[in-house]
Amino acid sequence: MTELRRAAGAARGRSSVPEATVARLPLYLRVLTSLADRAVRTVSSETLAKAAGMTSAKVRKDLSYLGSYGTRGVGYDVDFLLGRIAAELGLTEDRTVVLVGVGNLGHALAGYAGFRSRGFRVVALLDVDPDRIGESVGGVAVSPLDEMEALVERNQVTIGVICTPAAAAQAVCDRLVSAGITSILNFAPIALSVPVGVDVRKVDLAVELQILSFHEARKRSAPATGGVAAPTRSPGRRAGGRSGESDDPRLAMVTRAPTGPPTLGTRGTGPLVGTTGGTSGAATGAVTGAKTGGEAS
Amino acid sequence: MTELRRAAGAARGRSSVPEATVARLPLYLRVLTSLADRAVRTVSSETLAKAAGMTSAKVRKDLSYLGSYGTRGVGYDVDFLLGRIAAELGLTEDRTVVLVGVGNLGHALAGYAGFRSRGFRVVALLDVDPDRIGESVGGVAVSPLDEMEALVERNQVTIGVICTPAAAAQAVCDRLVSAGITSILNFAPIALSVPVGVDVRKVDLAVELQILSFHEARKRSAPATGGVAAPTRSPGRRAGGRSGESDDPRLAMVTRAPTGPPTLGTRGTGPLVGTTGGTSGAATGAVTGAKTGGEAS
DNA sequence: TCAACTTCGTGAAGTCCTTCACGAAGTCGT
DNA sequence: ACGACTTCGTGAAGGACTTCACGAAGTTGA
Repeated sequence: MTELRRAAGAARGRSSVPEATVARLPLYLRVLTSLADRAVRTVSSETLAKAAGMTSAKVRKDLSYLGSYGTRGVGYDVDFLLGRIAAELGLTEDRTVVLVGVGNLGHALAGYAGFRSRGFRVVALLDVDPDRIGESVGGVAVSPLDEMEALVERNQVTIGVICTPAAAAQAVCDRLVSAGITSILNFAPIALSVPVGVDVRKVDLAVELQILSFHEARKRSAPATGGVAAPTRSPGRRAGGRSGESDDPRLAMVTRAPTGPPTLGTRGTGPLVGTTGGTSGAATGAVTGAKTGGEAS
Repeated sequence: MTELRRAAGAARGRSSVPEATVARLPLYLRVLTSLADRAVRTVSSETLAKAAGMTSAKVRKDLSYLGSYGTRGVGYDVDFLLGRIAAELGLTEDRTVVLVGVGNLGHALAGYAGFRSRGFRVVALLDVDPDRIGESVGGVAVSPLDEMEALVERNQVTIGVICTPAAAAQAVCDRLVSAGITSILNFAPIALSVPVGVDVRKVDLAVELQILSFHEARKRSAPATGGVAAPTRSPGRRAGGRSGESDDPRLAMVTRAPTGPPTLGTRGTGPLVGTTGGTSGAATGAVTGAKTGGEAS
């Protein structure tokens, strides 16, 4: 299969760089930048690995996808590698970003220095709240959503960041795509559906905590999950009242879960339920590994 | 191998749930919560998959790791599954969190409703800046860093969120670990090194954009990377100046060894100019897939 | 009770990624 | 020059997920 793999890779023209590697390039870039700032000239895969918190073999493998730069017995030329990775990530031309939803999180992101320092320029902030229009964050004024199309075109923006509540996310997403955006970073807790050709990456802060919680759960309280409680297997009477209920530990974490008065904020209808929903997922491009770190302020 | 796989899994005692699956459980949880709110009683893997933006096969596989709940011909009981996943994620007991670094991003996170609504309670905000002490964010007052130990113990906190600048991150991390924290969510752009037993998850907003940039680069400007520019291959005269300096970069990165006043900035191949440097990681637990969404506000 | 359906559960095959291991290519000291 | 070292590059083996595919179990309607 190796034969096939390589063939496929080569056939894809340039870039046969695996996703996992792409997700790590920014990491190397950061370390290399730091080294360059200290006037360090060369770096070995071993050193680079330690600084990035990984293994040297992985570093070499990753870098090998970019070509065989690097000198045996010495290591890699910091400056050269830096430029090579930046080029690979398409950071040689400065990229513009439009951010929608200047609420709590959006506000913080708009002022986040890490974007600017790494080549991303937020050229527009959009929001529907009249009270926020005009407000300036990080030197950029908040504009009404209606100006999206004009701003995107005028600034040749290709990346959009969504920080709106979940209910508005899909609509905003659709509009961004129509306006010409082809890459989206989504902070809203909902799965966006987009046409092929558009990439979406999701970031959910609460999920990160939940994952930590999972591991936390099996550290402490070793036993814990003794017998999983009644699996409610066979039980036929499902129709009756809510079956599980009894062992319902999902508790508060969700806040209200009033099964009673249905209607509830019927609003969204969201994606679920009406199966037909819409463009199934799939199109969501790669998006797998996720890493990196913020840069408080 | 299958035999071995299973054996290994079983041997690990409870929980042989693969990391990739763990990373998706929060996603299912969110969808299920939404369904429960609408009084939906059962859901099929197909419907769940569409709502989560994935395939039904994956959903079934994932859920099968939790046990064989689910009724053929019908689907899964929403309430039961909800409780089962919450339990698996250890969300049955409410988890407390301490956040360090109430700057731009930290401030936003402290007020982030998504944490509260999903079972995480921020019980303490810490910062070194005297001006921020006392300020209240999301109902919690900012305390001086020195109170960390006391607050962590008093509230039985096990999860820490680091939103400090990269330079302070490792020190804060060490202190959190000493105080008893065993899970850390790191937003600082640096690889933290922690003792085994402590989990660290990293979130770097800029990296997400860089990954998008990578894909963006091969969409548009098809050709682009014409000839990669001089690989600097063969060039013998690398020695240039002090060779010694060049082949001992490893310490440099940790301690910094600003040997000459050289050109700095020259590297500029791109608009980047990052920051950071760091210590090894290794213990960083799994951490791979990343999903979910935020919840503006 | 039975036939027609739906939907789960899961071995097996297929992919992608990581780790191993070692030859090749350079550097360094004498 | 030459031997002793370093450190890269990479095939190959090993793992971890994902996707496929289909039998089993359960539901519904006549």
